[in-house]
Amino acid sequence: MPTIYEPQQWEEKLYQWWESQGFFRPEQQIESGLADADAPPFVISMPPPNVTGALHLGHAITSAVEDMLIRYNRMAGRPTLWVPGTDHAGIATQNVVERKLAETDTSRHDLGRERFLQEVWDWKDEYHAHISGQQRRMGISCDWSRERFTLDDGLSDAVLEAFIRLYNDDLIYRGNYLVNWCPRCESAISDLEVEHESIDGKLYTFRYPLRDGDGASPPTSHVEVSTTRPETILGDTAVAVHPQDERYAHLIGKTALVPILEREIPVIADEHVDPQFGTGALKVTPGHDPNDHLIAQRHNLPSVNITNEDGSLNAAAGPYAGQDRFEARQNLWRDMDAAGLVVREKPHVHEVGHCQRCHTIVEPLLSTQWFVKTKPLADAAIAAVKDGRIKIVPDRFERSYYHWMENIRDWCISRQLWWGHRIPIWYGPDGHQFAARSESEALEQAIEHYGEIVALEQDEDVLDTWFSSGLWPFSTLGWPQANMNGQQEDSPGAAYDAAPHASDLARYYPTTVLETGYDILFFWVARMIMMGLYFTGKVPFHYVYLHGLVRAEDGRKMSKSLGNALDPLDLISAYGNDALRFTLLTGGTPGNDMKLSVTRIEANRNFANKIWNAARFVLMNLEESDVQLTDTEERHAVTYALPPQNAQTLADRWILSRLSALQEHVTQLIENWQLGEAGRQLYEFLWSEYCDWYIEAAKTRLYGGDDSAAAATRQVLAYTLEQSLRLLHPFMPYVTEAIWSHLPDVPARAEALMTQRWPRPSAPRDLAAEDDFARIQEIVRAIRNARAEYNVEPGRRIAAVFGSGGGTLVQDNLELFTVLARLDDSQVTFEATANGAESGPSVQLSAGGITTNLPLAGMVDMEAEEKRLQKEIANIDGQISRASGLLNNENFVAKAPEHVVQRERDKLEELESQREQVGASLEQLIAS
RNA sequence: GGGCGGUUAGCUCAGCUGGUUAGAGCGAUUCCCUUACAAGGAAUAGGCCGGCGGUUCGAGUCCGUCACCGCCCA
Repeated sequence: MPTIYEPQQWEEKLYQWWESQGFFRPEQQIESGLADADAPPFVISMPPPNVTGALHLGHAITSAVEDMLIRYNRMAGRPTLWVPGTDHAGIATQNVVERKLAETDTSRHDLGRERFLQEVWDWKDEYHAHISGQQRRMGISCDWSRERFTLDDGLSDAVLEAFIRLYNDDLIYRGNYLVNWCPRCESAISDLEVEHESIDGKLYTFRYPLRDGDGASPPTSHVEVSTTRPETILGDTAVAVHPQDERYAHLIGKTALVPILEREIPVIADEHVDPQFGTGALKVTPGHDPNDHLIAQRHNLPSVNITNEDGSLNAAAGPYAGQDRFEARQNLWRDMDAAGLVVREKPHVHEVGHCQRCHTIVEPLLSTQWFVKTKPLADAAIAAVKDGRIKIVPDRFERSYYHWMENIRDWCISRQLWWGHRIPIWYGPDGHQFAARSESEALEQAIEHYGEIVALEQDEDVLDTWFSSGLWPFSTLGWPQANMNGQQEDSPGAAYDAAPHASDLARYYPTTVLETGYDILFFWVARMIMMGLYFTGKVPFHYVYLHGLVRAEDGRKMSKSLGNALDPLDLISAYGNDALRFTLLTGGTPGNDMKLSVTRIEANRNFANKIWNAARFVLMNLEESDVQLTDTEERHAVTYALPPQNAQTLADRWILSRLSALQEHVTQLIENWQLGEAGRQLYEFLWSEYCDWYIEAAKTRLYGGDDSAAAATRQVLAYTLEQSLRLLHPFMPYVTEAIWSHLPDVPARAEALMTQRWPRPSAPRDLAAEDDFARIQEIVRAIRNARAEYNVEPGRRIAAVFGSGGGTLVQDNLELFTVLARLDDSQVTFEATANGAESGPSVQLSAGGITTNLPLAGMVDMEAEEKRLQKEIANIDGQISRASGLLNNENFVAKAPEHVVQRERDKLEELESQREQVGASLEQLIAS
């Protein structure tokens, strides 16, 4: 084994091997005996990345968390299925292909629908290979044989089924409503796809001319109105004032004239008007403002649409027809100024909606679109979380989930795109709608309806991408072809062959956990819950685990345009997959954003290397010796046998007890979704306990000349390493698998680390051993500290005199002290009294309940030593007064739990004895 | 306007249902290439846990309030 772990040497090779062995498939897990076929399966539907996108760190954290959960559950013996796939990402993908076409001055309209779609499919095929390659480099152990794509035949069939059922159940309708329109995408988008941003705009105030004056004396000929979007004046159909606003009471019922166009509109009274805002009089543009639209409904006002689909103005805008909306804004305002209608313009910050995809300012536009009636779906979705059938982690997100669901608005699902699932509606000559799975089916319906053959036209539009993603957890498992009982249903018009995994829906649905970023809680998670409940009658998953967003080191969002985006694949190349994923897993807490720090990735790369080297040490020592295996029948649980209790040293008992604690804690933490803390504990155990202490301690026995002691130590070393590799594997799959493959004998008896059984505690905690070893650590640290203070050469072995007080702890473990604290064992003595009375100046340490005397002849600075001891006494006294203060407090003794009180008593006792020891040392120092 | 999160060492962050002297990584300082590892080892320094008030025997942790930063919704 090389001295440095090189991830590049291993990752691709291991992944190919894992995949080729079928380890990612639940069938293999059951066949091999790792999983119990009757155990409840553990299932994750992977959030499908955009098929033409590149993977970013959001995907990396998703992969890290999900793969960790999958690997853990697989090892725990549950049939484990992770369904991968990609999303066709309607707008995003169409945009990309259109941009490419634009390079050759071609538009999709030049090509026509069919040829354009062929272009996109080609593009998709090319990128799909790319993205699934990237996913493999992320090391995800998903079942590729079940990979799906939102536009493949089966999933398209699911979309048809879902649409038609909702349509027949009156939960989908078509109508002319004010929608969010993106003039660049030339499509409607849903409310969620609009991002509101503060804009430094202007508030324009102008005079709205009145046809007959205002009738007051002296008469005025206008009313002042403010707006942030002057061009919408051209679509005004009223001026509104508050009914109680005395300033304007006399105007109600009068007629105003739209500037430039001179169109007559009424002045109306409406409660909605805020008298405090602007001038208190409001222009009403029902065709281009949602609030105005509501006012118009109340007053039966007409709506005027002044814009085209590309954002330019139409004929209704009179002289401004053909101009872009922002150009028209300037021109109209200039013309109004010339006409003497302008009062003022001043800076004004306001919220403006932008298209999530292309960041164009969204235009509210009256348009005929398809909608899902969401209220009934939302009610069921709320109930599922309220009654605990679905748990959201962290649970604070349940609040915003409820808030959103309770205020949900109908969902605009039609998009004026070509790339996507075409709406399965055909129109008859009179516009009658036929919802059907195919044109022939629509025709049958039409014949029945009209009594004759008629020409049908299919709706031009496609569905919102999230409509198909909303079906993902069950459509990927075979719905609707496979019903819940695992039987094939006749599905007319479906050529798709669901047979390979026909029973998946019955076996693996509902899925276990849906893991994703909190930013798509509403977009995706909420919709899957609504759709899942509606179509399957079951929750789509039992848990929702939401991770935070990965941000750049400066806390800003990573984005291509800011140039601060780190490519996860670059990071993997530079530091290794394990380092990146361990950083993502341990770098934060669920639901909270994480600033990704490269130094942390480096540190975790070092961690991988540390384990690698610890393993090298162990293997080097195992090489020429036979190691004993456990004689278990269970091939997934074969490991190294432990020496009998009476052959175990204190260090052995200590590390084994710590391993039991680790196993217990890590399991508990994972089950409680505290993945980060679990990872940190593994890090701490392996580095600080196993490497820093146990391996160092083991050296004394390995090289001590006692063969049976060395053999026993080798068993413990190997056992602890092997078991902790299992525990670490879900967090760092590659380095653990690489090391494991080098272990003697065990790999030959099993398949791979990734299919080994998750460890169970081998022995109960040995608290006495933990306590004793902790005292040894304390003493060793105290000696090392003194050595450093007094600049003792690192290699020099020194004398020590140990006092009594610790029983035979030091005598029994003398070899540990000589190695760990670099003592000269020929110069170690034990004194019967608490204080070793060594002649000459010496350093007196009080640690671990024992006085240790270091006769550092010629090196001790008496004055400094006195100061040090006094400082230590002050420290101990502080602690004594704190503890005795507590114990003297009746309330504390009466109300605190017994074990807490007892702990304080023990502590006080120990402190007092330590105080005595240090005090004696000080006296002795002064006396000498 | 409503809701949520954050504020802990110089920097980046842990700290689970309240209970040892608040931890880690990086950085800093001193020393060490000691045959697992210099991507390493040993040691040290560094924190009135954002402010104020409260509950409690006991608060980084619970409650209230304020400040600043960020996000979501309207």
